[in-house]
This record gives sequence, structure tokens and C-alpha cells, in this order.
Amino acid sequence: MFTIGKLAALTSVSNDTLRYYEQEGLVKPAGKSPAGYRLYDKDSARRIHFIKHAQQCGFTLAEIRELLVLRGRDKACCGDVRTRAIEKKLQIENKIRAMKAMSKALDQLIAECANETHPVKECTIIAALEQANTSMPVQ
Amino acid sequence: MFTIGKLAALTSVSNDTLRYYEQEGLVKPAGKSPAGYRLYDKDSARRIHFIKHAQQCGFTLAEIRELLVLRGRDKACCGDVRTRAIEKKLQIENKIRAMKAMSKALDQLIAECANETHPVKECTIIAALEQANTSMPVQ
DNA sequence: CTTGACCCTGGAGTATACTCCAGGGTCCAG
DNA sequence: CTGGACCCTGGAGTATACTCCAGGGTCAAG
Repeated sequence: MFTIGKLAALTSVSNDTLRYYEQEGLVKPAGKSPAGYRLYDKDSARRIHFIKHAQQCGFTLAEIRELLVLRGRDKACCGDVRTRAIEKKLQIENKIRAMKAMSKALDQLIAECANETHPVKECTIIAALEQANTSMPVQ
Repeated sequence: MFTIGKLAALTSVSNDTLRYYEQEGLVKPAGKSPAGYRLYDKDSARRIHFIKHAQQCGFTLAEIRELLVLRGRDKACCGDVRTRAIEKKLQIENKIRAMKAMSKALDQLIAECANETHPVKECTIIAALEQANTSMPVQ
């Protein structure tokens, strides 16, 4: 059993974050001391690691909360978790596509702007951004 | 000269957004009617298009505000704009890298989780997310 | 002159994931 | 028993880019 500060040090998150996670229903202390101090156990630490890693995989806290529910439910099977992982991967790939489109649009602007010393009035980048009908990715 | 609603229709943004942009120093009406109505001209429309396209290229409103300043300044040269475009492209590519790492991490989790009908207790995805030492991308 | 469409301002609310603060209690070493 | 480190709660603040609202004025058609 450790107090909030110990768990924070152990998991490299702040006390405030731990309290925030509790408020958001992600981690509940195993118990409380007579003085009202939060007391955590090893499973709390596992939950925090779970949360951090899921975040690194792109899950939001809301999604992580759902994963934690699945994790705690005997009936749920691995497939449910797998499905969410696959969905998230698709979302991430969509975002990557959108960002690649941005990158490509910028490439084009940069390439077109050959003469760096042109006055800004003739800047092809600015001109391109002003045009109503560019080949920019919409949305 | 058109009122806010016309410009909004013309540029596919809301009246509220136009007023918000004004508040943020991005677009100023060309004038005001005696009754205090905002009156815009063609240049306002160009500015809005500029903003929208720059957003599609991944610029934030703060960055766009800077670009608009460059656009309006005679002394600035195209190279200043180009530099910003290149910087932004690098930022976007960093984000893409981070997202690819997420995608890869998810791939690994999904691939390892061969048996979808396993009970959740034995879910390799959950187990992996609980581990302190995964090969996940940190930060 | 009335009605409906339009405009104004100022301020609050949305989502996400925290972070910080005030004001106060608790715990332990010396 | 005192000081410093730790803990508590409740609430406000951060960033971004809007969106919505109340309460009220304006404009043009019929």
C-alpha cells in the first residue's frame, strides 16, 4: 500500500493527475487511511501503466475507460479489446492520411515558390492560399 | 460591400466564426454601416479563403495571423513565408512519425492477440498495455 | 405598421487532459 | 512540540477553435 505521492513517483505521473484520473473514473485507490489519505496497491500501478501505454497508442481517456471496463469484466473476451485496437488503428491511419495531404500541399507550395527574394506581393505561397480553388484537401 | 451573412455564405464559415476571427485579429471589416453592421469587401473574402487554406495546411490561427502580417507588409519577402511553410512541414512530419509509431504499436498488439475468443484475463493486448517495459514509443 | 430575416454585444459553453492554487489537516523526525 | 514534507477538497485556469445564447436593434417587403 502506498500513498498518492509514492504511486506518482512510481508511475511518473503527478499527484494531481492521479486525482484527476480518479475523478474521471479511471483509477480508484484500494482504500483510504483513517486520515483520508488515498492508499494504492500494485494493481493501481498496473492500471496507471495501462493508461499511459494506451495513451501512447492514441487512445483517449474516454476510450481507455472503456478498455478498463472490459479488462475488469470476466465475460468480455479478448476480441472486444482487439476490435477497439483495430478501430483505433484505422482512426490513426486516417489522421496520417490527412497529415500527409497537408504535407504534400505544403511541398507543392514550397516547390512553386522558387524565388525566395521575391517581394511578398508576388509570393506564390500566399497567392495559392488565397485562391478559392486550390487542390487542397478539403476537411 | 456585403454584410456578415453574405460573406459567411460566400466563404462557408459561420457569422460567429467571422466575428471570432475579427476578435482574434485575423479579419477586419472594411467598414461599418451607420447602424453598426459589419461591411466586408472582396479582400475580406480573400483573407477568409487564405485562412481556410492555411488551416488545411496545418497552420494554427496564431500562425495564420503571422502569415497575414507578412502578407500585408511590403518589406517582408517571400522567403519569410517559405520558411514558415518549411517549418510547418517539418512539424507535420514529426506528427506523422509519432502517429506511425502508434499505428505500429497497435499492429503489434493486434498481431499478438491471435485468439479472439480468449477470455479477457488472458488478453495479450491488455497484458502488453500493463507492462512497464514495452517497446512503445515514449512521448 | 408589422413581421421576419438579419444584425449587434457580451458572455458562457464545448472538448481534452491536465495543472495550479488556496486554505487547511496529517505525519514523522529530532 | 515544532517544522517540513506530505495529504485533503473544491474550484479555477490552460490551450484551441469555435458555437450558442440572451436580449436587443435594424431593415425591407407587404
